[in-house]
Amino acid sequence: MDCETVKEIKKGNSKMSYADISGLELYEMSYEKGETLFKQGTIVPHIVFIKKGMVKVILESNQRKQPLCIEKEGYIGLESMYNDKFSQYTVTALTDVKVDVIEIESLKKAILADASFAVSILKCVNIRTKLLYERILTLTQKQGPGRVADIILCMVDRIFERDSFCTPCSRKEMAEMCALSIESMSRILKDFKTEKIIEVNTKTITLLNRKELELISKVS
Amino acid sequence: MDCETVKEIKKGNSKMSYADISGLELYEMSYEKGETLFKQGTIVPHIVFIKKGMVKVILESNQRKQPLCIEKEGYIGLESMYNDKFSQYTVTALTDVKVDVIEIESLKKAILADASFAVSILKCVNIRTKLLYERILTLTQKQGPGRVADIILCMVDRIFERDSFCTPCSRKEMAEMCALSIESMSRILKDFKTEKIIEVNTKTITLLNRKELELISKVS
DNA sequence: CAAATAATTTGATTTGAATCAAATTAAGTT
DNA sequence: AACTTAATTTGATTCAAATCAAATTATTTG
Repeated sequence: MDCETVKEIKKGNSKMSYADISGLELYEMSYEKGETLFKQGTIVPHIVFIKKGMVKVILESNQRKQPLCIEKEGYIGLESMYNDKFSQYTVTALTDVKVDVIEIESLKKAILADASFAVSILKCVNIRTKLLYERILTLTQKQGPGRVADIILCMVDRIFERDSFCTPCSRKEMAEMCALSIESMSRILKDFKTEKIIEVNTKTITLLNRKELELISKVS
Repeated sequence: MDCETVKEIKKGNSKMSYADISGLELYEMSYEKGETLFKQGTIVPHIVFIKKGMVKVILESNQRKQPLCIEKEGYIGLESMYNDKFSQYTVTALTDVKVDVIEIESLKKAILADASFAVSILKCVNIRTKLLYERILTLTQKQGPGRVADIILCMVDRIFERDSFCTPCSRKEMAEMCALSIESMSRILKDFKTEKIIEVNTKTITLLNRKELELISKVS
């Protein structure tokens, strides 16, 4: 999972960047859990910067959904900026979120006016792509247990930064993230529980045996 | 498959861009079919611009390989530029290729010195990401036949731009591209042949029934 | 709080694709 | 061209995960 984003973006100082840029047309917005920020295929004339909360980025195809990542803080929408007006993915709020909405046209102007700002954007996009590569490997090369292990490790290490957490995702959403059926997700979680690798209580998941989970992630 | 790259890059005028930039340290190199341009995990202080020939971009994980795309013309390596020195993927020559090797440090300087050049790079990266999304959907949401259909359509539409072509890939490579076993790839091609959707003679593949292949791609 | 509805779990079965094994075909090599 | 080696195909079997079906547990709602 590309949950590394937060740290990496901070490292790249990208968070600071846009606040210092003059001429950016931006305004604050709030969304409630479950709301859609971007809908794939619709014209979205802005990008957003998540300031608070968590969103889920999803690729959609006939009937099915492939969530790409959970984002805690950072830009959403940079990928579509120079392609076409239509959003390449759907973004929904996993929790209540607060964002800055930034008009793409003004952002483009700012990028053209300041190469170092352009570089910070490039860095963000680079990081996102790298995480996407990891995701591709997880989804194409690992089996169910490995994929589920990866998403639990992501939650623990990147999203919540603690061994016990309350997942903002339903089983269905977690299944989609791993490109598995709901039933398979349920069974794999049960297996992990039986093997005392994790504790599961409805939405609360606690990591008990990290070594073992990392092994499963590796061996697939 | 992200074989759209060529056209798109031309559209973005990115091909022209770097030739006009002064201060870029670059030199020409040739590789023979099968040679490795980048090896994932190694330090690569340059990016390349493919001028002639075809390369394959591959993600590697324990034992396995996940080819991402075939590139005909364009930049390779932009994704790692601002991450770390280590290449995120392996790139091998599918045919003899001729490239310009561009030192990353000089490229970074050029980007910082010229925001419009930065934008052209951003465009390239954006296009690549979009194609990556398509690829993720193919690999995670489609079954074998759909994945094979997609790679044939890619070859026909983007790589060779004709209904009949001689694939530069072995069956093994084609299987890897579709995240399938060699045997499954062989069987699916045979099925397509039986259904008169394609003609297959060793490395020569001819599309006979595009409608049907597109349907298979859609329905998976 | 109880009823209704939705979500999740569990079990049985089917299915798509991997693996194993062998045969066939293609490609190099002398 | 004959021989060797590698690649591909074909068949049989196994396996992981999807689907179908039902039961159980959560969550809403009146």
